[in-house]
Amino acid sequence: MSANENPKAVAELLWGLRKSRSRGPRPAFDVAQVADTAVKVADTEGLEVVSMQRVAAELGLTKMALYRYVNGKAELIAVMIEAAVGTPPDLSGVTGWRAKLEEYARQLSAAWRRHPWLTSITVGDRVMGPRETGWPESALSALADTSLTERERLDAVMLVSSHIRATHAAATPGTQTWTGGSAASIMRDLLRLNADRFPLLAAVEATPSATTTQEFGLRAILDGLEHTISQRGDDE
Amino acid sequence: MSANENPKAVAELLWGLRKSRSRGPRPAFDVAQVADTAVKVADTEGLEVVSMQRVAAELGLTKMALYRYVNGKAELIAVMIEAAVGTPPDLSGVTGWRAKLEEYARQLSAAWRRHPWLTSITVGDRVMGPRETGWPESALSALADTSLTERERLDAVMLVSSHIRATHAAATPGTQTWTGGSAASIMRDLLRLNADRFPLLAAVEATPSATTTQEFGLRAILDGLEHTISQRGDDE
DNA sequence: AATTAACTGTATCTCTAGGACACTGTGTAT
DNA sequence: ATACACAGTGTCCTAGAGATACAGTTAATT
Repeated sequence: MSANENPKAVAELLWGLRKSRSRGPRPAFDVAQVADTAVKVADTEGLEVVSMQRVAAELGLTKMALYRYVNGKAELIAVMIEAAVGTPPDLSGVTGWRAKLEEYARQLSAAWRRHPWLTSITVGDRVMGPRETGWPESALSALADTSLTERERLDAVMLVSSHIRATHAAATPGTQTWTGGSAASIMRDLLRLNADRFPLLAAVEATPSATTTQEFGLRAILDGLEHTISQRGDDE
Repeated sequence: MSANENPKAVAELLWGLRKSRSRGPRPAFDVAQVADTAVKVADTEGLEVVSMQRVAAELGLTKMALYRYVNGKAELIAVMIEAAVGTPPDLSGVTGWRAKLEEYARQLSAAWRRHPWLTSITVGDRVMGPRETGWPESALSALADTSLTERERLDAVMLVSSHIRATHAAATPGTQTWTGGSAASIMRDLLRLNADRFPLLAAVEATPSATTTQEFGLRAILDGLEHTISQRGDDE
């Protein structure tokens, strides 16, 4: 019975469709302040410590008072995401779809970097808020003048976004296999011990890391898109 | 104090380094059976219902008896993953790095499809088991004869794997934004209502979906890799 | 102004899930 | 034969999500 998952209610909250109060006393805070507080806790102490109790205490409220602002943990998480993603980038100043997408990737990467915990909760069947929705909209604008179909543009946007997200998750200690965390060094040891079974992986792990993973992948993706786009442009 | 996160202990369990019993009565099951049971529960009723209690009951044990097999929830999850990923593909029968990677992607995609819940737990600082480790090893073998550096090969493998994972998450109801779940239809409605703020997204959403997302992205990635590889091969 | 209805915040209780610990019974090595 | 190691049980504790009833507050209605 945990995590009140009502997407309709979440949507109403995120998109500002909640009916406004008329009669009673005015609340001490608003949802935005609640969200910011929760984000601050997640940033400084990690997402695990974000509980109704904890966020309420941070605001000087009891746990149940927090339920006046968000209907449950799921809604709290939703407004946290919406607060943390930040405003989507304006790419109108950049020329060329490739440069635009690169700038988009840079900005998206910065957002993930600011709030590493985002990677672990922006998963699952989910309603996005208006700010978050602005991100793919922005990325689509980068491809507006290309020969790709609408569907392909969205696919391309998801491709780039997923890559940034994935490389970010992989680079964040406490997020994905090898690289930062305590599990990473254990994995390295295991590979060294089992180099006979996993020769290729063991060899790579022995190599000094270059941290160009994100650039390499982005370049490959953009090269691939360019291939399709230019080909498409040719046979017109 | 929940979720006993001890990566060293998890590694020992996954890689078969647990000291074997000498004297007492023999256990009714082994870890593999526990893992399979938990996987079955996750497959049929979802990951949410996988609890120590539930898995124990499924085996005809009390909750605490289960702790004789796995030291905690974290270890249970770890062995579930190792059981669910299946055996890594053997690509030696396929010729050409591109065809090999395509086959790898197909197999990986099938694994994600078999156990949709995998996407939501294979996140975070994590120790992989030997079977799971076999997957990137297999993918690396596909690129062994190319002109890429070792590091680039790993980057390429992660790029492909992340893409398959991401498209899979997006296509699974109960996993990621738009497409399957109940949140998806709400998002569509919101976009229709706010078509003025998000014209590009609204336009795409109005378009009939093609479900070629995964192929499109994979092709772009492979095209991009091919570009780098052939370029590299040329100036030798 | 008085009244009333709506609303904020509190206190208390319940439920679920993970996990600690002590204990019973059993079987194998010495 | 016996002692030790280990499987499984029962009981207790903790944390977190959430329901509900209530007290206090304030703005709209009369």
